[in-house]
Amino acid sequence: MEQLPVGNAVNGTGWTPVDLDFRLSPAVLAEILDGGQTFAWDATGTTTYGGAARGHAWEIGLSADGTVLARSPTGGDPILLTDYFALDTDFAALTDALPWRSDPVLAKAVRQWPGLRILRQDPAEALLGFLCSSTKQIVQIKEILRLFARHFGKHLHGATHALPSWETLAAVPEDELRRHKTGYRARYIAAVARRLADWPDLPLRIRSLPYPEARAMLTDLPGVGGKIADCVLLFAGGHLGAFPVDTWIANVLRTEYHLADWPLPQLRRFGEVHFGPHAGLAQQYLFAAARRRRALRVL
DNA sequence: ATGCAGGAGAAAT
DNA sequence: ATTTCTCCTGCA
Repeated sequence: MEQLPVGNAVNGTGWTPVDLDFRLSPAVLAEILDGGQTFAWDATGTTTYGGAARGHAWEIGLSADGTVLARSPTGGDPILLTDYFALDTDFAALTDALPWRSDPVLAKAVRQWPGLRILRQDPAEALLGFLCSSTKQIVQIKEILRLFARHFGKHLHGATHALPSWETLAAVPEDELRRHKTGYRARYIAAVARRLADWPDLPLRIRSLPYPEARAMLTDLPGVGGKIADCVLLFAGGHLGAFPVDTWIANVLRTEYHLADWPLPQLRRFGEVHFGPHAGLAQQYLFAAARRRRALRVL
């Protein structure tokens, strides 16, 4: 269990609770903001984070009793973060509806990560982030996005910039995108930017379409396969049934669930069927638990 | 050092 | 309908 630092920045002025009933441990807040569903936040202390969301720069922190606090140097109203944190969604109830009673692996993960939730990110930003994510580690993805924001995005405050819009990216030559540590992903980014120039509302539309149609629309984009589509659908599209199968989840299913020689598409199908309509939330618990096991191994 | 890290797409079985 | 290869790059 982490110790709260005495006299940390969270005791300063200007902090507003994001929601009075919204309490988290430092570890769970870290998993939510810096565990791989978003790449927008950097730790600025043991319980404080800085970054951009919803067009504003923010500091997010945790009070001693676990209340999530926020303040914005650009004047953003913390009410904007109630939507970002999806506080209208009762994740405790959704978690209770998961099959943890008959699934000891899931039960243990749920026990270890109380309060874990799925953010409601901007679909256009999530698409860019996960398009950059293939065979990259979180720190590397964040570096690419930081370079994009710094060079092509709107300045918000200090060193914080917003991510560039797809319209802005469409005007950037591919070889210039490639100079920002994107590698072969530059071709996909340029192609998606060109495609979205004709369908600028595509990212937002995934929220109003049923899951299969929204997924088909995303996977039709160059460089977007099922895994990236499911990440965008889950973390920004409001489709909590989406079950992204990355190498972590594949390993969990193959070892803990004894599905050793199951191919990827079948693993995804298993996840959807076994975990049900909010399979994506189960995926997040299992992912956090797997990451924690690795972190403990490394120590 | 060589593999590999939260993949996708096309080619080759 | 699967499996293999290529695509960039930095970190272990």
